[in-house]
Amino acid sequence: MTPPEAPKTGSSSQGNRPPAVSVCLHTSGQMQVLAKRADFLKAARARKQGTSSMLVQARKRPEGEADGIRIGFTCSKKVGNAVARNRAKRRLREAARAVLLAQGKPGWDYVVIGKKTDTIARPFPLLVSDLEYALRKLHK
RNA sequence: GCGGAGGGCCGGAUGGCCGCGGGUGGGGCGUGUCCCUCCCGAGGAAAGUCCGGACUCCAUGAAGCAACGGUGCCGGGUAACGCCCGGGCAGGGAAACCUGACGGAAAGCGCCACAGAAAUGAAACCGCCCGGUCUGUCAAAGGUUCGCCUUUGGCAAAACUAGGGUAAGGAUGAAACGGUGGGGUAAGAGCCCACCGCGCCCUUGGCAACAGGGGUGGCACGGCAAGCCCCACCUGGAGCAAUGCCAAAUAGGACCCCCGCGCGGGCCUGUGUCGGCCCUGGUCGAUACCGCCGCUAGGCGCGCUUCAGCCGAGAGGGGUCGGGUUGGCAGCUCGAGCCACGCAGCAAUGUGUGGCCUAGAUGAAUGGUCAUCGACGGGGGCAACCCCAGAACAGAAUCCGGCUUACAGGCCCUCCGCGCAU
Repeated sequence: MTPPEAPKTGSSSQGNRPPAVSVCLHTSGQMQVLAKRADFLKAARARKQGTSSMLVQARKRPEGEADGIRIGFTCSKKVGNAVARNRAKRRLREAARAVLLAQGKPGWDYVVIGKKTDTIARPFPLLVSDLEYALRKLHK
């Protein structure tokens, strides 16, 4: 199973870009996993909101495509080595678990993208408030 | 105590709350989901993917040959290795110890820059020595016009030399057809001698690499094989996205080319035709077709050949275009496994007994947060101590054995040298 490529950026000069590391939640029926590359690409073309510690993409799905909240995470090699990417995605997942179950809207796809240093270094309460802020802006 | 060498081990700790992946057992019902309980859940390198294997397919096995590639002192270990252990040799170090692409240069080809007289056929060149010519001088003899002249022999030095001897010396270089010393000679030279080096022979020790001793040769063998090469040994390719199964969808693929479609073989329950016999249909025979069996041509291996094996008159080989390539399960973690003790061995390792089960994910779990303790570090203070900060390299993806690379800090053992004390 090939993970998706990291987002193309202007500074991508290295030849073999490592795949991004992502994680999905398997919580109770309310939240589901984003597992298809196509779903990530659709979310990338929808609304987005950046904060100092993350970038959040959100998309309201058409009727009948799927039920409930769906979420996926992306941390490209730009975040760091494998240990740094794992740590970043885990912190993002914990923040999403705290926020999204209460404030996420059914019928929407969310993709949370980690950033280079702040996703790991930012204190956890601020990480949570960043996600809450992004969701408020996206739901308008 | 200080400095150094070798080896082994560890890789932040405890607890609360909230979570994640897998599994055992139990329960609820909507029968494939939910809930509860308990258990397990990253590394010494999980890394680089550089070697060696297991396993799977290509492709059914064996033998031989060839090609490509690899390895390279000797012995041992191992499933195997380019790994490990022990030994030898060479180099380095005061020592402990470290380092080593370490087979062959009298099979052949090639190369040896710069410098140098010359870079491997050994000779040319400079130089050295002898001889010759010429000059000077001394002695003897002869002649004399008493000034000298001639001849012979000796000595000396300069110049010239179309002759001979020589390889000791010649500023170089990584390397110069052995080194040092002595004898010898016209000058020299293994020409001769002693020691060292080298080759060969014998012998002692050792499984061997090799080492010791003796004799002998008279020096004949320059370096590079990490340039080609020779020799010995090993060696098929692709990889778990291998591979197998299930389900769904789509196609139920199309077209073309090559080779072949053979046997007066056999059987028959069939069908048709012909003929004989009994007579509205049976029976017997012949023949054609279908079917089955057999034989053969032929076909089936990454390069080739042979043998065996399999398929076989439709099986095989090849090409072009089109479609599809999603989900689940297996592979998937019990294995050259881990721990303890004993035995054999210098060791690598082997073996016996007992005990243990120790991740199995797949947009990919193994975490988040808080508290306490905390190595190294930074700041202050004479000091006790106080304050700040809070852990290196790094994340399993089929599994093992190695190698290599990265790494904060700490612990243990052995050894070498120096200093102090006894």
